[in-house]
Parts: sequence; C-alpha cells; structure tokens
Amino acid sequence: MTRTSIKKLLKTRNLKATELRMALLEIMSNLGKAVSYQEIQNSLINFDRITLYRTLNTFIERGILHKIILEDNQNFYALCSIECTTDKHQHQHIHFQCNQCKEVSCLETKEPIQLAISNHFVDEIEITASGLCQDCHK
Amino acid sequence: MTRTSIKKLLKTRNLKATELRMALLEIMSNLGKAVSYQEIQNSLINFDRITLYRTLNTFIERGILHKIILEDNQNFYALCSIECTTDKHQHQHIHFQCNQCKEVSCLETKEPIQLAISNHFVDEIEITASGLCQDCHK
DNA sequence: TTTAATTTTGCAACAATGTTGCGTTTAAAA
DNA sequence: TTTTAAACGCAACATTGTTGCAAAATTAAA
Repeated sequence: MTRTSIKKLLKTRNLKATELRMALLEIMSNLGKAVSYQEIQNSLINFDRITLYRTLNTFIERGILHKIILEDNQNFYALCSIECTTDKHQHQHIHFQCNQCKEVSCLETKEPIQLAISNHFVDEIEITASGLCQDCHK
Repeated sequence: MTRTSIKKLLKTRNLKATELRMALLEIMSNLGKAVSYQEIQNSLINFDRITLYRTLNTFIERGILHKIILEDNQNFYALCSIECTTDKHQHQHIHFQCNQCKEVSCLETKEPIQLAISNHFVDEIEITASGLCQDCHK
C-alpha cells in the first residue's frame, strides 16, 4: 500500500493519519504476512508502547487488522481483507503456523467454514493449524 | 476423582503427590469443565503462583491437562481424556466458549478432524468456536 | 521408623504485556 | 489561521511468564 492509500483507508474508518498508524500500516503491508507483536515492536523506531497497544486495538475494532492467537500465547496481527468493517470481521480463512520457520499465514478457504454442534449455537469459528510450510518441507 | 485415584494418576506420570497438585486436580475434576486461570487462582488458597505456573506446565507436559487459548488471551485448562500421554496430546475435540456465560466446554467429535491445505503439511489442528450454549439460548 | 535421594517448592528477581487516567499535543476541518 | 475533537505520551499499576537456587517435602529404601 502506498502512503496515499493508507491515508484513504484510515479516512474511511474515521481515523486520523498519525505517525504511528502510518508506520504500522506501512510495515504490515510491506511484510505482506501475519506479523508477531515482537516483530512489530522491532520494526518500529521511537514509539510509545501504550500508543502501539491502543493503535492495535483501534485497528482491530475498525476492521483494519485481525489478531491471531497461537498456542504459546504469542499474538500475531494481519491486515484484514477489504471486506472487514467496523461492525464485524469477515474472515473465511485458516491460520497456519509453520513449526520450523514460525511464519504465520492466512489461508483462504474456497467454501465457508461450517460447523454444526448439537445444542450449541455457533457464531464464530477459529481454526488454527500447525505443521510445515512448503518452503520448510524437504 | 477421589484423592486415591488422583494419587494413582500422578504416580502413572511419575509425579509426586504434593499439596498443590492434589488441590488443583481436585478442583478441576470437581468442576468438571474447562476452568480459566483466574478461576483456578480463585479456587486455591495459600498457594504460590510460581508453583502453580510450574504445576500447570508439568501437567500439560505429562498429558494430564491441556490448555485452551481464547481470543481475549484468557487461558483455560481442562483435564485430558485418559488417552493423553507424556508424548502427545490426543484431542479430537472442539473448544466452545459461550459468549454469555463465558463457560468453555470441550466437545468431542465423532470423526477425526481432517483438514487438507494445498502445499501445507498439517500436523495439528485447533478449532475454537463461540456462540451460545444451550442454557443461554432462549 | 528412620534415613537418604530426588523432586518440588517458595522466594527473589526480572521481563513482557495489559490497562486506565489525564494533561498535552496533533491532525484535520472550519 | 484558528478551532476542536482525537490521539498521544507519560505515570502508575496489575497480571502473567520465566529462571535460579536454597530449603522443604515426598517417596523409596534401609
């Protein structure tokens, strides 16, 4: 994403284009993958961690980012597809972490994920898988 | 579980029957559901939190408990079915959290959960669902 | 029952992250 | 340029994760 398109995105979500917000979205879009909280912190320079904390939450609320929670309690963040809105995240994908390179990717599914559980009224489903990615599988 | 059967369980996993371990397993088996870390702490009296931390990890390593990680980074813990061993957790179930009463339950699936992702070699799958449980659905 | 060996505990100490309040600063509209 | 609502940055505190190590407890053996 260019700086201009990032500004546009922020405007559509009624958010001001502040320095940290711009920097965060530039990093996320440049990396083009799910990014761990650690990696986000390491990529930013001269930032305030409380502001980052609030920025991440704001972006999640406004449907710009989604959070991926993995086994070791490490949080990853990924850009939402354009369909996400302030009201609701619309993800039809699986989160996959490679056990070797530790990269996390969002894998789109062709068909909506369905899950019927007797006596339970399912609203949201989250699927996380781990194993080896193509690059790490010899 | 009776205190005797808890002691037996610990022995099969080569663990000494210490006070906190007994108390923790009594709580877990009495409640008979997935329990949040908070709730565990609140149910215990006069305990050392580092010991609890290590006890939980030990139990997970030895296949006595499994950890359930939910969206808000709240960890729940549940007793493993008898099939879990030191080497590997053998869970074929879905973790469901009710959005209203916040209870978490482990729902067994009749058939093994399968998931094929092109170019990815899936080892483990974790499925978390949220919605309303039977009691909260009017 | 007492002893011995090993495990486990409990404390200190530190790190990382979550969370809120509030005065100051900034972005963006007027 | 001025204005104003939004956002920041700092203080302050809470929770949880994590390791090392000496003391205590459990268990098996004598």
